[in-house]
Amino acid sequence: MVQTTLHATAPRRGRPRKSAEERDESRRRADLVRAAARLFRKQGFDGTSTRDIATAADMQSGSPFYYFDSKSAILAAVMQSGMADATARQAKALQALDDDASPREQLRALIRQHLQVCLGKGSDFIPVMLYEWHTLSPAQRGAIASQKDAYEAAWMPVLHGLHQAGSLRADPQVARLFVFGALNWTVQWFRPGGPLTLDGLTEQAMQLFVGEASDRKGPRARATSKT
Amino acid sequence: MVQTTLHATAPRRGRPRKSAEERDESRRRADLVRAAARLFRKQGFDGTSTRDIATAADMQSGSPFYYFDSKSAILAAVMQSGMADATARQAKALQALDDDASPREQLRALIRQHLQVCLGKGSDFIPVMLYEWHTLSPAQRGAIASQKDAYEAAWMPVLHGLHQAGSLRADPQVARLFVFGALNWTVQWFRPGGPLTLDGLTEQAMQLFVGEASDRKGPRARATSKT
DNA sequence: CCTACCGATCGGTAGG
DNA sequence: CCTACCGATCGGTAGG
Repeated sequence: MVQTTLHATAPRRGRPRKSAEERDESRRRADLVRAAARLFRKQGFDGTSTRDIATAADMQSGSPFYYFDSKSAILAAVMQSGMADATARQAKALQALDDDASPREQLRALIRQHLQVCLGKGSDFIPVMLYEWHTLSPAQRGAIASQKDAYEAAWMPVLHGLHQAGSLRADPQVARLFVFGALNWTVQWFRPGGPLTLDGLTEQAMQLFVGEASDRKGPRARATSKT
Repeated sequence: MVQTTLHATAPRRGRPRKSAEERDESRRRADLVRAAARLFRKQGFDGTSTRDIATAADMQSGSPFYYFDSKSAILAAVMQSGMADATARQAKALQALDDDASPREQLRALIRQHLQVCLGKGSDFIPVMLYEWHTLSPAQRGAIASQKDAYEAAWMPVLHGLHQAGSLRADPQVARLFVFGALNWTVQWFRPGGPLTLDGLTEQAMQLFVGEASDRKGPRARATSKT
């Protein structure tokens, strides 16, 4: 409104310039999502009131509804942000590998990255998604499903490669579901600071799922490095 | 009341005979627990009101509190019943094996039994436990922990055996946590009636965790039999 | 964004 | 076990 005074009121069609107000609004929105994620993770969705969220974001009780239509829309936003972040990290983790990286090395990278995101170092988004997926309505789940599908699809070429090489006996599709379960479940029991590091955990998962089959040079020693 | 008329009303000290009233009470209690489990599984703990539970058990709104101190005490009862049942089934599954059953066969029996319980055919108790474990207070969790520990401990000799035989590369303790995660997570995605049966699922899990290492005679074909 | 508020629901209890 | 009820909380909204 303040911005458009110069050009009369003709609403410029097309992508509107990002005004300072708009930047502020999306920043406040992100604040809400981040605050909600932290509370949802700690207390659960039902254990967190919209008033809790408002307080954590320095707002009054009714204000979250200026940014979101409903409490569950906030939850959906948490999960969408989480998936966007996880997908970006996944792509980065794969790109960081050598071009001739073996399926085994690719799997290790995927597992390590996935564990990192599940354990929620730095972001509560994915832990919330793992705990509260069933809380969303089917329609809301559908909206996130495409992100989820893309994330999961990235594992399939790697698992197929390992299957053909004989390192993975189970059907790759079913294997993916079991592997995700094993990794996602760490949220329930893994506590950082214990004897097991992220790299140690990754190495254990590798041994469980694809044994130590062929290459015996080195990788075992790498178990506790790097974190 | 009807029963005791013959012997006047002198209340026999010591272990009271299990009167019809008492039997009735514990039956109604069990009804409540069963009804609550079904609702908790379908709608979640927070999504279920004590009024819902009362109605499902053919009672009025306040009556569940005659049997339980609080709503969460009902949840704890659900989990205790679930663990008692699961432990009994586990013992039976192991006893049904030949005395000279290999660790691999024992693992198969444990996995199959665990999947059966997780998928909640006939009882909603364990699915509720998997979903709502975090809902209990630490004190309530502690009360169930010993049952849980015993159930989990039964896997360790088997996993150690496989580790020593070289079929399981990962550390048995960590392997157990990963395996439980993979199996427990099936609650999130497995729907009976699909292409995968309980036995098929069990076989896939076996292949993923302990490969097909030594014995190559038969077991693969067994994948879809029996259910 | 805040203020003030509504309607509904909920866990739990007293008293029989 | 039922009846009747309380106090608290909660998601959401109107109106600015």
